[in-house]
Amino acid sequence: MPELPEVETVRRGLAPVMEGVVIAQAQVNRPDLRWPFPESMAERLTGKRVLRLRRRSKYILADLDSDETLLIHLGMSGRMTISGHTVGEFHHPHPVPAKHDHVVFEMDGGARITFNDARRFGAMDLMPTGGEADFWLIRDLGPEPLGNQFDEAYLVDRLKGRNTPIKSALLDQRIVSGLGNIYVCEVLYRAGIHPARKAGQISAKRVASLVSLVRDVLSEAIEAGGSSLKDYRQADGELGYFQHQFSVYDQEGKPCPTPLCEKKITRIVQSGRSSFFCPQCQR
DNA sequence: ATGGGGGCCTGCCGGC
DNA sequence: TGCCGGCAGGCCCCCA
Repeated sequence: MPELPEVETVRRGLAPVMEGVVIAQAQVNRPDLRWPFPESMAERLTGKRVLRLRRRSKYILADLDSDETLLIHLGMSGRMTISGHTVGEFHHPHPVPAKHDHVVFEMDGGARITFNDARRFGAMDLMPTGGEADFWLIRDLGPEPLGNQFDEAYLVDRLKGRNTPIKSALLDQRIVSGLGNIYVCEVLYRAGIHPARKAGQISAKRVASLVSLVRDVLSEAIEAGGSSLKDYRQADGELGYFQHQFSVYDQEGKPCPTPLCEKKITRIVQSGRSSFFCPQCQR
């Protein structure tokens, strides 16, 4: 269920135990997640050094010293857990293997990284390092919402004339990549825009305002994830899931947090997915 | 090209 | 206690 901030938090949590470290053994417990794993994936990972961990949209990219890059997508229920390492005074022991532990990396030095994904909407694949422009999983992704290419002129242009609801447009990873259901709801609340409003019908000024609101919402969530990483010495080593207070997401029936607003947060369904918003503040 | 809906999986929670 | 419907933070694919 991870959106960009959760994926970035996972990446930051994994980096200290993966970057510069050799994968002593990759254990692959089934042939596929959402798609079949690439041929001989375990062999292509075992013995390779992870040079760098990067992120593109909701993908974690691990550049290997074999000129291949491992792509990891967490889907809806994918989780990464680190064990066998020490943070400060706290040692994370290896847990007993769990149902849905599909891929396990034993790192040189004793750390273990476990990928668990009950619903199996996640994915792993290998591409040639540097192949972002061609690789099928990521070639059509729009700009990073925190990057320079995502600016007001760009978004105004992309939404111009679009008849789709703004909710759907912001979820469309080809327009901007990294937002999911939660943060789109939060952004639209801050922008005062009703999720069902047609994208092309919103004034350029209001569309432009979405750019900085997207940046704010994602940056704040990444920051919250960063502080959660600091204390996870008492947690179970699972990365990326942190308590977060949302203004509207999953707040159906609760009072709108806007001062002086008396309305309650409403839930509607758009293309099969819940949208939460304030019917007073969002038009 | 664009917009909408179905489907993929499993787990959990609330209601009866 | 058990069963059932509804729901879940993603995204590809197909259809009109």
